[in-house]
Amino acid sequence: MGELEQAVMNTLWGLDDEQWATVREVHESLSDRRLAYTTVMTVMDRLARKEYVEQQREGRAYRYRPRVSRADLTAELMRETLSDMAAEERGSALVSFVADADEADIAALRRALGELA
Amino acid sequence: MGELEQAVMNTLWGLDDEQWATVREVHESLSDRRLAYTTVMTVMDRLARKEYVEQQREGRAYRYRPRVSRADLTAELMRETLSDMAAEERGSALVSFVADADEADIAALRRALGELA
DNA sequence: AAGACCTACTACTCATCGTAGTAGATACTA
DNA sequence: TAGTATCTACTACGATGAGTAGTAGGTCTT
Repeated sequence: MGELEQAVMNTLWGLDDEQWATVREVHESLSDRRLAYTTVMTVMDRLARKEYVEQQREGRAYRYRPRVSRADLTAELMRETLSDMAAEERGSALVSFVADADEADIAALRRALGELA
Repeated sequence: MGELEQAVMNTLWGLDDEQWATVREVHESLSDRRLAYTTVMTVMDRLARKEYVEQQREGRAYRYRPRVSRADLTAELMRETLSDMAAEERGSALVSFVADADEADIAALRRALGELA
């Protein structure tokens, strides 16, 4: 995922649940970048093709909303990375992951594992 | 990391510790792909530039070896993915990660966390 | 010296991504 | 109703990364 694509996703993830944003709204939220309106549109269109966002027609315009939460996407990307490895080595990768994770992440992991059992 | 790059890394990761491979050896190990010798050389050179592998001159030739273990690289990529998120949200990403991880990975995680404490 | 082997350099192609213009449809407005 | 604003659709261009590989020129072995 490119830089701008990421920025657009961040904007969309910033919406309240059930909110859909227009291109114009996202464009405005990125106004510090001085992008052309069509640039943002193109990016959002590509995100829709990749199914990272969902678009819904509203009159002449579209409204957009993320299809997956940031947390879920992150988790999915992490799992994807992990699954590129041979099964026998995944354990060591996780050990290495944990070994260098920071305190807060460790705590979060423990909590997450706790919730499972 | 591209597909071929990954394949080359896999070959290098398959070496015994302290072993260094030549381009020729890697080329042969990928012989089912029918690649030109120079193709493999180019890829390995790029991997060296990216510092995924280390090269050592041996006479006219180079010998290559991975700079990081597959497990460490995987862990690093996972942490990188995670670190694109704001700290407050990383917890949810980890919850989501754990929620969809398979049994073996969960067990490995518990073990890794256990080793810490 | 001839042939094998190896690197260095160069190059072509394709996909992705940042970036944006133009055209054409629709809607609002004076 | 004619003009203006607003949107999407389509197209495009440059940069970068990656797959692929050819050529040139050095070195080593017969």
